[in-house]
Amino acid sequence: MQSFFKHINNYYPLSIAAQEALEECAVKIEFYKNDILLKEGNVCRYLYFIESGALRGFYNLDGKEITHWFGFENDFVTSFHSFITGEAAVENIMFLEYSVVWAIPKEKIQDLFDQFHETERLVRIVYEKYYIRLEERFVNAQFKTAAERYENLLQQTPHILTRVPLGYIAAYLGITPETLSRIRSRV
Amino acid sequence: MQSFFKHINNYYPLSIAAQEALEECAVKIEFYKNDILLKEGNVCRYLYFIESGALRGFYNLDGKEITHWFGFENDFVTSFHSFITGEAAVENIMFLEYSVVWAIPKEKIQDLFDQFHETERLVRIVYEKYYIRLEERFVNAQFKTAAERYENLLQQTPHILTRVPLGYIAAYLGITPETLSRIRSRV
DNA sequence: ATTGGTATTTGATAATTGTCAAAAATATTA
DNA sequence: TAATATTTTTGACAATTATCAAATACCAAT
Repeated sequence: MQSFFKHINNYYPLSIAAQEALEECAVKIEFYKNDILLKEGNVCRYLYFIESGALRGFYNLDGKEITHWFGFENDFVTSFHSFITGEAAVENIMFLEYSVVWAIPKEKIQDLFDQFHETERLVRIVYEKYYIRLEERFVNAQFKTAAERYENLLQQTPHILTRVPLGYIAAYLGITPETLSRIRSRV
Repeated sequence: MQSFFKHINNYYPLSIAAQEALEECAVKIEFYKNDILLKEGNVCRYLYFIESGALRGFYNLDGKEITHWFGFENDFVTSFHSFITGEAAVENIMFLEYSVVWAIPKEKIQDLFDQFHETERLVRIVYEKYYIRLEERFVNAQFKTAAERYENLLQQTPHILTRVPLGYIAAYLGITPETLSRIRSRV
């Protein structure tokens, strides 16, 4: 559990009581490469915290898997739309390597919010960070060229390159593997 | 104030006490077309709620104004990155028409959160809705063609088309005005 | 209504990125 | 290690979108 709380304290430090209550709700699970965390069509009822490992979110389009995000250690992940709305997920989540995650059920989170104001504050702050991240990705996607997006990735999140096959990264950047290969060859 | 609370109750209903406290913090301001709500380089210290009217967020790139979002009545708006981090905003916010907005200072919001747990819940829920919206825009920007993005706009937010000049809409869709004009001509 | 300014459309051309096919490189399994 | 499958690269060509320039339409102010 250590890494979990150590990381959480970077967002907003919880009281011992709240930490214990959170610990009660969270279940630690191991996964192996290519294991499925969520399958499209199912409702995502958990918020996950990645203690170690890596995974990707993808959806199917014309028979192709379009990877649109990655998660690594110390990330919170879920199929956000499904988790919030309770509707079926349109995406899949699959592990890229052996990983250890903490799963926290949605109802338990609601209980935590009711019992410990501070846990809701923590989540509010986490949302703020993730919103800013997404905003930046949106601006990149809409207003930058493929080469600029790749450069950005090199600068800001180079660890993605070392741990993820290029094909997934191409989709993540919104380009084809061929185009990514050409961008790389002329740098 | 009515429209404000009526709308807020759609997210999460506040107690009378919390509503009154919120009312204490919020200042109603009128603006006219082309008035500036925020100038790049300044820190955005307010969360705004648009009671009536419309505005746009844009940044300058190579001498051009790139409009990347709009706000209309019943929207919460702010320069999110600046508001959250306290850093200088990279974007401008300008009114598209006569508008009435409520401004809530960031410190007051923090006080509200401390005094009324329910106000922080309200904001947490608002964040969820806005995150989902942004996620959808991101997927559109990255994985859909210009024509598909325009079609999507027609279907989902046609009011934008009737109230905003095409040039701004083109930037919002991530294309040039010429391309938008051609897409429209062949529908 | 007329004038001047701005927004939108249209045309010609260029740049970027995608598609399809095949070769080369890399990883996986027997 | 060899054999097979998968991933990445390379090439030729096509589609999409951008750029630049000019014409037309629209709007606001006189």
